[in-house]
Amino acid sequence: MARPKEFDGEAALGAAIALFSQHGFEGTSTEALLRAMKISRQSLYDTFGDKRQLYLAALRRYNQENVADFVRAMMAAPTPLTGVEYAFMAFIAKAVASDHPSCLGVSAICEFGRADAEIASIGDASAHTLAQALKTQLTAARAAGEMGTDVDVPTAAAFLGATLAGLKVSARAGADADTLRRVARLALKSLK
Amino acid sequence: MARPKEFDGEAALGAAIALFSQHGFEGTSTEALLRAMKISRQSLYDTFGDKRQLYLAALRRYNQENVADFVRAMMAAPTPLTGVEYAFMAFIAKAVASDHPSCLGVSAICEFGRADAEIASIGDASAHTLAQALKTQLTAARAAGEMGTDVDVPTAAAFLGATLAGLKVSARAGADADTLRRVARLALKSLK
DNA sequence: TTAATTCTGGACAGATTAGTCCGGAATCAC
DNA sequence: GTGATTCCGGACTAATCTGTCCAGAATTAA
Repeated sequence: MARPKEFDGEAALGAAIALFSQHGFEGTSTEALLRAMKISRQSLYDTFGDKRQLYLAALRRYNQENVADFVRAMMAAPTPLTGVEYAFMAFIAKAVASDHPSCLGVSAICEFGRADAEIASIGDASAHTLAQALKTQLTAARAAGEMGTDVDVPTAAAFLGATLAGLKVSARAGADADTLRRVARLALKSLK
Repeated sequence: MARPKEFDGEAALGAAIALFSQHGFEGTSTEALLRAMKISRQSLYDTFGDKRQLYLAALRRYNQENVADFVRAMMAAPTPLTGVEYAFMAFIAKAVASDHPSCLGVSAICEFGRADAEIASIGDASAHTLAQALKTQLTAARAAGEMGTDVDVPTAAAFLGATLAGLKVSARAGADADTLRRVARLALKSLK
């Protein structure tokens, strides 16, 4: 029949994620994308449609993986509340390992706010998934007696989401690992 | 001698701040700036240099005012720790009053990270000013017995800065005022 | 071999970008 | 009035942007 696709679409998308999260949508040119993704112009348009659709695909995959990583780390710990702490520490370790920490999800929120409905809904979806996982975990933490009964679970979930965003911004601004870890531990103190 | 400047440079800069914080540096065209600032092309280049210098001026003024507002609200309260709470509530009230909440400081961090030294140093300066004010306030809070003696002041200051950033991202993502207030109050709980 | 498909590289168009320049009107001090 | 300066609007350049298109080579199955 025909010649099959040669390049790895997922790897190319990963390169696009890296570029978009460093420079934003408007700050990333198609030319730069072609170089980073190591595909030709035609391949990009054939495979992903256009720059916007590529951005949407990148944002979707990044957000899904990001939330999945967090939840996976959270589940792996021995108790619910230590799971939350583990997840934060794993996130910080990953962020600091990168020489230029950045989050495409936060970048998209900052660049577009709620002005672009499609982009906003992608962010909403992953925020909702994360919030649900956190609420489940916090409910379990309360049942296990790890958490104060005076703490409202939905509020705590929203607080942890905001804390995560705050840590991402701090990391991108140049905060060192120790500071980030201390900040995260102090945040968790409010749940006890 | 000569005809004096007619337009209000500070007001024009305010319009530039609004536009840059909504769309970022790359997402804001000079054409859009001219319309919003209500000045002619020549006036913009004569007065501000170029687009980048205008952005730097906007970022400087925004960050200074932002920190000054926070510190002013913090000082106005009856006790140190309630001052921190007042400052957060005042910030939330202002953010929610805007139909499209945004922070140019956070936007600059997300768009440029530490890739642009001049932009990064502007962010560093205001972060340092805010941190110093917070440390002073928290030290006073500890002395007044409002805060637990086990809380490390520099860590708490970094935590409050990260919380502020997290609230800004949450507000831009569409969080309602009640959620933001509950999150802020929960954050402050960790200091007691 | 042939047909179908994907690849690369480059050319290309049309729009938009940042920044410069000019002409003429307006406003001030002298 | 005169000169100096600032205003505006628009023309303008040169570069860059996104997206389309084409030619030719490569790779697969029938």
